[in-house]
Amino acid sequence: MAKEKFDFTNEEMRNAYRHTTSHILAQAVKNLWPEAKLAIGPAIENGFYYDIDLEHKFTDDDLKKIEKEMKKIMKAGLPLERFELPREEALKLMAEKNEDYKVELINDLPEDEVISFYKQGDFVDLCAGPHVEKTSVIKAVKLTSVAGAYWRGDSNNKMLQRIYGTSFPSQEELDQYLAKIEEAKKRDHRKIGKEMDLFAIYEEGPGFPFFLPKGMIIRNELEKFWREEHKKRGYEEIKTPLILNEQLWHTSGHWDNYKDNMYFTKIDDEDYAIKPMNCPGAMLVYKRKMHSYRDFPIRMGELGQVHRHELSGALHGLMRVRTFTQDDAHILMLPEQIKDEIKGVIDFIDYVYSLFGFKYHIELSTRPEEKYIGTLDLWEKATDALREAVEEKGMDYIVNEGDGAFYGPKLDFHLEDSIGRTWQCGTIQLDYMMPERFNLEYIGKDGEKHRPVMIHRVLFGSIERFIGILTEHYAGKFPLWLAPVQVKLLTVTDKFVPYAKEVAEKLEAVGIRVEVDDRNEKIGYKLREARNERVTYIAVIGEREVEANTLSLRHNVQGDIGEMGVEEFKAKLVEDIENKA
RNA sequence: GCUGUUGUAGCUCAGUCGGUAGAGCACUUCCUUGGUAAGGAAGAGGUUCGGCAGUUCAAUCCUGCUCAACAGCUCCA
Repeated sequence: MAKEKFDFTNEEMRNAYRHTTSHILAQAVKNLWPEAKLAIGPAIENGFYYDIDLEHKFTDDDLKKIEKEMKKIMKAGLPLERFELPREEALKLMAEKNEDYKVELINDLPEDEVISFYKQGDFVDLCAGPHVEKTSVIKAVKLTSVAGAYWRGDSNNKMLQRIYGTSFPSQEELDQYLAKIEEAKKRDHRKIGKEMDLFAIYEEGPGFPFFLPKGMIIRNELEKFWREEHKKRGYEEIKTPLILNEQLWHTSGHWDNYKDNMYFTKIDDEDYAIKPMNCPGAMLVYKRKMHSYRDFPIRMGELGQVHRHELSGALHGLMRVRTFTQDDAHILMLPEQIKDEIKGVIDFIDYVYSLFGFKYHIELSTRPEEKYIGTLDLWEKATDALREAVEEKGMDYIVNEGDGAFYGPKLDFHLEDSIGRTWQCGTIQLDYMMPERFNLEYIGKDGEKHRPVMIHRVLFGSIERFIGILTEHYAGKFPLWLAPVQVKLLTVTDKFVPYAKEVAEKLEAVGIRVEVDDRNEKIGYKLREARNERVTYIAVIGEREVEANTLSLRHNVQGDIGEMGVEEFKAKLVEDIENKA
C-alpha cells in the first residue's frame, strides 16, 4: 500500500493510517513517561485512541506536549518494520519492557496465531498491523481528549487513561473534521433547548426533565400526530398506572431480570414498583375479559411514562433520562397473523421516519446470553418470524447477537440524522413468553383455549429522546407544524402595532401560533432576536405592508421570500401545516 | 457506578498567589419612531461565589466529604 496514492475513503487504509498514528502516540507517551504501560490502541470511527496505565494523570497541557512529541516522530520519518517472534520470545520481549498488558494479550492469543510486532525507531509494539510505511506519512494530528476506560471494557477491571485523537493526510482535512465537530456542538439539543426555552433539567431532579411551554407545543403536536396515525391503523389507546404491586413484576419476569433498573416503593406496608415498562399493565388490560379468535389482532397503544434507574454517569439531556414516555403499543394476535402485523409495523415506522427526512437501517437483536426467559425453541421461532418479515419486505438488516430484550428478540430501527449520526429509536419485539407468564387466552374456532402471541413496539422510542433528536436534526429550526412559534410579527414603529395585532388575530383564528413583537426597539434588533429564537416565519410590518395589506416574509431556512398578501399567507400556512410540509 | 474536569448574578463568563466579588447580555425606567442580525442613558439584581464540615484572626479561593453538570468507559429508549 505504500507506493499508491493514499486513499482516505478506503476504510482499510484509513484505519491503517489512524492505527499508525496511535503507535506514534504511544511512542510519544513512552518518550515523555518511560514508566507508562501500554494497553491497546486501535483505530476507531473518526480517529484512534490508546489506553495507557500511568500514575501521572494526563492534563490538557500534557496532550499539547504529547502532540508536539508526536510531530517530532512524524517528521523523523521512521520506517515501520514488521517482525514475528515465537511465543516465548514475544513474552520475554514484552516482559523486559514491563508491558504487563501486552504480556496478558499474548497469553490470550490462540496457540496457532502468528505473533507480530511493529517497530519504529526504538519503539516496539505488539500489533497485527497493517500500518503505513513510515511515520512521516502522517501529516496532521490532533489529540482531542483524555478519559477513563476500563481494561478490556470490563467495569471490574482497572481504569486506564484513554487518549483520543484523530489524524488526516492534510491539515485542511483535519480542520474540516474539527469544524464538523463544532457544528454538532452547535446543534446540541441541550444548548438549543435552553436557548429556545423548550425544556430544563434541575439539580433537584437529575434525569427528570421539565417540559416548558414551548417544548410542550412540540410534544403535544407529536402526540397529536401519533394518535391520529394510530387511529388510522386500527389501534386503540389505553393508559396504565405508573405504580403497580410488586407481585406483578415477579410474574412478568422484570423483578428477576430488571430490578437493578427499577424503583420500588411501599403503600400501607405492601411492596409496589414504579413501572420501567408498560407491558405488564397491558397484560392486565387484555385479561379483563375472555377473547375470541375473531377479536384479533388487538392493537393497544399507550403513551406510557416509565421510570428506570440509569447510572448517574449515563444521563445526557433528553437522550438518556430516568423517566420518559414510550410511544408503546402491544399487539396481541393469532400465530398466523404474526408476519402481517410485523410488516404493518415496519411500514408504519417507515412512514413516520420518512416524514422527518430520516434515513434508517434495521438490526435484528437475538437472545441474550444469560438474562432471558422462555425456551430456546420459542426464541428461535420468534427470531425466525422477525427475520422472515424483514426479508419478505426486501429490506437489509444486520444481526446484533445477544442484544434482545429478556422476553424476546427484536428488530431495532436506527435512524440517521442530518449530520450523519445514528440513533436507535423504533423497535419491534416479538414475544411468546409474556402471554405465557400471564396465562393469556382466547377461544379458538375449535372452541378450545389457545395462547395469543404478542408484539411490543415503539416508533419514536421515547418522546423525550425523539424531541432531542429532532432538535439536533433540524438544528432547532423545526418544520412548521412542530414549531413552537410559527409566525412572529415585527413592527417597524409603534404606528403599525394595531395592524400587526389585527393580522395576528386573523392567523390565530385558524390555529396558527403567532407572536407580535411590538416593543419599542429597532427593527434590526427585533429581527436578530426573532432569528435567534428560530421562529419559522418572520414578518416585518411597516408603512408599505399596511398600505398594501401584505407581510414582508422571511423563512428560517429559505431566507427572504418577499411580500405576500395576508389572506394568501394564511391559506398557505394552513395548507402547509395540514400537509406537514 | 467508574476515571477525569467543572460548579461565581436569569444567561455567557472574568476574578481573588486567603482579607467578605465583577463584565457583557437579559430585566426595569427614561430618551430615541428607527425598514432586515445589537440606538443611547440611568437603575435594580449575588440569602456572597453548588452543599456540609475542617484548617485559619480571616475561606469563594486551602483540605475532606457530598450533590450536580460535562467528556469518556460500562449500560441503554
